[in-house]
Amino acid sequence: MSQPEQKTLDEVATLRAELDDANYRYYVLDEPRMTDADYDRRLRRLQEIEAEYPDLVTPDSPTQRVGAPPDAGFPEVQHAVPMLSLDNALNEDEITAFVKRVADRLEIDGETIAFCCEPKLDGAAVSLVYEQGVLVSGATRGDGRTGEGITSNLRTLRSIPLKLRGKALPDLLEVRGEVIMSHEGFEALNAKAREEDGKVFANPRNAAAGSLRQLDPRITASRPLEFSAYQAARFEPDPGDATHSELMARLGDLGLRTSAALEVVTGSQGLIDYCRRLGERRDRLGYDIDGVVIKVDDLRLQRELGFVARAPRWAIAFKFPAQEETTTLNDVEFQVGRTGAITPVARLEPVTVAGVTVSNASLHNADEIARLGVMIGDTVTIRRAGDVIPQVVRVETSLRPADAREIVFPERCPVCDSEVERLEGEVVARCSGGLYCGAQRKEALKHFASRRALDIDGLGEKLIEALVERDWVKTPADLFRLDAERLASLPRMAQKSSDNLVAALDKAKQTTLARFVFALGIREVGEATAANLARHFGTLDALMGAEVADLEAVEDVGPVVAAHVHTFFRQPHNRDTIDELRALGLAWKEEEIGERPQPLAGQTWVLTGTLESMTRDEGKERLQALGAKVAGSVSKKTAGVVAGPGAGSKLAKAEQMGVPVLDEEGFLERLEAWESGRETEQ
DNA sequence: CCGCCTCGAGGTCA
DNA sequence: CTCGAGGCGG
Repeated sequence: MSQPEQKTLDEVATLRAELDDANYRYYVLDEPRMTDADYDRRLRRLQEIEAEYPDLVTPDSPTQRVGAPPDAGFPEVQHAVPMLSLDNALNEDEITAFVKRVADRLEIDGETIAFCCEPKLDGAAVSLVYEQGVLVSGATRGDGRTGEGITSNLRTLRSIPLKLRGKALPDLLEVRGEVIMSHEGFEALNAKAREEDGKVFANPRNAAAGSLRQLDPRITASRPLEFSAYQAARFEPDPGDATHSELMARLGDLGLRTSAALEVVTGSQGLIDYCRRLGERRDRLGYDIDGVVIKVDDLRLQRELGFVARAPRWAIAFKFPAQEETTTLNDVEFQVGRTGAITPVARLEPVTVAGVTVSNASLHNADEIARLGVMIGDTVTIRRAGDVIPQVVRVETSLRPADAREIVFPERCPVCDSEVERLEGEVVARCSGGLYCGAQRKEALKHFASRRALDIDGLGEKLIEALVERDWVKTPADLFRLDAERLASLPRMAQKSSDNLVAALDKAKQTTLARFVFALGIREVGEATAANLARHFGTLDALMGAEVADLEAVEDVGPVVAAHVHTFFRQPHNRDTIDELRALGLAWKEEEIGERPQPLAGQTWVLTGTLESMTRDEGKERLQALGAKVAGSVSKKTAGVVAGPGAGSKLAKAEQMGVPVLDEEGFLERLEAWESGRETEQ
């Protein structure tokens, strides 16, 4: 192969610069200079040259946005800095309350505080990592700590630069933002889909999120997705900006798009004004938003405010009032849950609320029905509470038809005809049938097989229904007596599926005590309580033999839970099922009884600044597991302070008071030593 | 609660 | 091609 001439090298450099610049102008500055045709022509020319001289191809070339198709699933990605959620403010009073909280904590006048505001885009949150200015990884939010690596899909977005612009590039930049689809893009995509196969997306948010989860990046590339940055999670070396808004401007300089509607305002009135103005413009923005993100602008103040459990104290999301629609209540169905709780569910004439079709809504209980005063046939107003769960807000009584029927709460279980009882002082009514009731049995089995319980692969809702309806399975123990041959006679269950299920059941037999206890479905015993019980008693026999007082000694177990557990294990049919399960081969390693050594018992520790290898919450948990208390402020009694980068006043105070300070490296070293029991005190 | 994607498997039809 | 299970995300 011939070597490229200097002329060719120059042309490649020029084309790349022009293409990058066109993207930047189009997506970041919103001032397109180049027509699409010109862009495509240059891109094709670059592709030709790169095809001729493959050595010239670099990963950040504009031709390299669409990478190799299908690889096996998306890898897990740990977020170095967790992606937190924000507290909500649902009205102007709650904005005022937020300002007051911030002001009180900082001991300054709230009306002087500067806040950075921007629209809260309704899309999918992602995190991008740039090393030496080059995009190296991109991931979804996931649960905030761990997301999915969707780098090859994110690379196809032209508003995501493959390399950052400018001379002074950070060594490391982790930027958070939202991937959205504009109304225009969404309409165009659906118009095309309608022509081709008739399958259309329900709303821009789902279209954006769905597009990101494609295994084939070529499909993602064909979707009109846009990225807009809202936060720098890591920026090294520290750019030295004083405010969040300056930092956002810097991201813009680096070639990242940020919100055009970003504004810095002062005090609660400034915030309320901004929210009102944006609310008025909402319909004309061209993309979906569900509110306003408000952040304390001064980064020093942000550090001082710090975090509570899952959210920063220095930010809040103002949510616009939920969209409401009216529809008719066609019927009410009473569903029976795992514990026998009877839930009235409104069957509604399907109606689109905020982009999704709603046809069911829980009415919760008899009190709620009475409160609403709702009848079958009524016109009702529906809203999606917290943007997710449909809710009947009120009845349009004036529209009530003459033939509206009263909703009669059943006195007998709609599934098994057992008596329905409602205990004194409780709002929920329950079917008294226990596992005699088919509905409860199905729910109990579903729970037993669920992922966090015994995790029986392939045993889903429909299959459980079929098994219960045929009376093949009455208790969890019956599951393990199923044989492949009989299963294969079920609809949609042939040889392969049956064998798989039998294998999955066999695999599920080896479990842990905590999972097993959780799987039993004892009232009020969730995953966490089950783990506590397992750890405390160590063996199932010890747990089964425990008296109420013994149970109450377990962490987070009070009289109510203790009574439920005690009663459960006193029931002969429960004991029989457990015996059968054990006879059928269910087994687990007996847990270590009691606590691990607690070398830090009685000590108080303080964490400040950011840690790289873990979140502050994780650090806290690990310290607590060692017996330490973790406090928010430094005092004379503080045994030690762990200071990550960005530590402020707490570090200064510790130094002043002569409290020992560990950096992250030192902290990790000690943690490992303590946890392994090599060291018993600090 | 709803929508979306992926996968494995079953059923249908040529 | 369709269905069910499983997972993700808001």
